[in-house]
Amino acid sequence: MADATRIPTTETDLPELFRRTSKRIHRNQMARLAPLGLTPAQSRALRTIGRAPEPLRMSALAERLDIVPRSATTVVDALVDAGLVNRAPDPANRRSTLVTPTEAGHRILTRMSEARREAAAETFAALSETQRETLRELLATLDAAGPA
Amino acid sequence: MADATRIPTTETDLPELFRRTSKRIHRNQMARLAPLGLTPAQSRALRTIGRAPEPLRMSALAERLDIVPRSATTVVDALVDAGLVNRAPDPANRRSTLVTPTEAGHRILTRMSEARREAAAETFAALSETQRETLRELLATLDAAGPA
DNA sequence: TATTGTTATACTCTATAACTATA
DNA sequence: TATAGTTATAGAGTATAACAATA
Repeated sequence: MADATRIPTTETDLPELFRRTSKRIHRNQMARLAPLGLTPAQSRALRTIGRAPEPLRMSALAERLDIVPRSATTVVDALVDAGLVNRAPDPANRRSTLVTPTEAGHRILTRMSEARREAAAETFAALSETQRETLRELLATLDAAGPA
Repeated sequence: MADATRIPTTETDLPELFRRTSKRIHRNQMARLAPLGLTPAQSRALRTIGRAPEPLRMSALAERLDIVPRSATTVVDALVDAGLVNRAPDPANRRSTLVTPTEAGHRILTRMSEARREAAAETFAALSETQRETLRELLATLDAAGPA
């Protein structure tokens, strides 16, 4: 370890590499979703809501997005204001709120997937399909391992 | 730091997997750096400043952190307020500002590396060293490919 | 006139805490 | 009393635009 003054040209720090890639993903999604009037977080929420087989409770949405319930309120507020989802009290338990996509919400979901797919293709263009698959597996392993 | 009772995913969407991991990294760093009075962004900036062989100009710092100069000002403000770095006009070009770690800054850098290392070990514990190396290579490839 | 960094401002995203309304 | 969601608030992180000082 003699060469203490050497500055690595390339970053090898895993957390730092993650941060850089995440930032690029975020910027790319931001740019591609802006024409739809959506932010990445709103797009994620709408996607989660649209993908659920049944109306989602706010708490269930928060869980799936890995955010606290209060944060889900902010995101859903924006989607409601944009006319993309509806909020309705759960008839079975009036404390709960059920969220469902509106007609406009369903329509935008298609264009959204398009935008997300394009953004991803662009961001990961430097990797082959095999490499992307390896990456997916590694990240899925991490994700499955839970917090920490 | 909220553990919103994370739900593991069968998510195969690369951007989404990235977001989840990044979030975990961020939360872990947040928790481990808080005792030092640092946020992750401040820690990164201090690390970059401390690692440079010569005093960094603000613009150079911003470039390496991949943020705009205005954002570098905010981060450095915090580090100056904490007494960890000094700002001084570049004698060779008085428009430029040079940033260097203080004595306290140097001292905290050691503890910081420790905290960062622990956080990373914890976050990536689910992967073998071989897998981590593969991950590093894939991310480095993406990073080298530049924006987009 | 071009550059370097700053002041001023705003927005995304997420958090904690206290309150409201149900149950 | 416990639960679900909200109002109120805060703070990290980053951005654009206008401006001052220096070159």
